[in-house]
Amino acid sequence: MQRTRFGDMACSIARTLDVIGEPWSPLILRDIYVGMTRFEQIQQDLGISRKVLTERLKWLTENDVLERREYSSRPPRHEYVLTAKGMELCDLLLVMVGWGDRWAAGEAGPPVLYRHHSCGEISHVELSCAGCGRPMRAADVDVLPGPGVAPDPSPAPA
Amino acid sequence: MQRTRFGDMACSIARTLDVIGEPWSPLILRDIYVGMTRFEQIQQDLGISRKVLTERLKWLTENDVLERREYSSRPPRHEYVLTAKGMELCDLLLVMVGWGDRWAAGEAGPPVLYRHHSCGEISHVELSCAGCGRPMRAADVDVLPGPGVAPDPSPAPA
DNA sequence: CTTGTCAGTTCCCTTAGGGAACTTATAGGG
DNA sequence: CCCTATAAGTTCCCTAAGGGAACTGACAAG
Repeated sequence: MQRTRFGDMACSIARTLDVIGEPWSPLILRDIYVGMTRFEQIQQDLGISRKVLTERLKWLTENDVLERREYSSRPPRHEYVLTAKGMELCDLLLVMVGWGDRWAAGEAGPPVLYRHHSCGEISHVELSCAGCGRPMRAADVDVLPGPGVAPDPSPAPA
Repeated sequence: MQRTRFGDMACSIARTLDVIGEPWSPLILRDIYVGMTRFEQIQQDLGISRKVLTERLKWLTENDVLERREYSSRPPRHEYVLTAKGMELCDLLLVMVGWGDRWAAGEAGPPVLYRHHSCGEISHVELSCAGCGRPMRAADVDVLPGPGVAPDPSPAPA
């Protein structure tokens, strides 16, 4: 739905949501991440309406999250691949997986497992500080105003 | 919109989206995280319609992400506070911030800064492997089927 | 030349979101 | 005592976004 535009807010969460905030977008990204790169595949896998899928793919492509690539010129066929920007969004998916596995997986356990290339083990992600390397979660930080706070476009009052 | 229910999919991303997938939910969570815990505050800060805010708060409360707490009985007044489950969702916000700062902050720089308690420095989150501690991002993992894959509720064919 | 497939597009219908007014319970001021 | 203000919703109507299904265009295969 989202009739209100988030992109103009002075908030990086809102700006991120502006790109992938619509409900289907993260699932589309997931499909492409795991190798379902074509329209028909994604549509059937998700059960999303073709109209909405078209809109989302267009939006994600325009925002440099995906690249639309021709894999056959005759007949014309296309697939969607992740850009670097899009691949970094998949990091977000990994964190969603972590939360979903922990709080919403139920009896059966996690539906998907992730093996870390470096250590070869089934594992999951944790958040750490880019500076000191120790755990850094929402409960471990102070929030301060930064340089990019509200542009305040109002002219000086007369 | 989200007429399609995500919660039933055998996918932790879908299940996470089922809880906070609607566009406004992460922003509501953000507001509560930074201390705007009351209905009027959130409504005015976000410019969200009161109807939708009511629905979202109700949903988040029913899903144990928030707790509705009475801070005055006469007159009856309530505030919303994060549960442990909700606080862990804020980790997700931190990752969104990281992406938004990096790919959508523009000239002005990040609107908000985060100081890590442990080291006292302005920093940002990185994803690391819960097992070996080294960086673990979407590009660094293999995806494998887990124990909780599609429950497949179809009865045995005759 | 009929059928099939991919990737969309178009149409109509339903439903969710936006906006604004109204409600309830209570405190405070004159 | 009455009027106003405030927090937290609720109700109403209208519009726009999503769902579903049918249709299109370009080509390949048989």
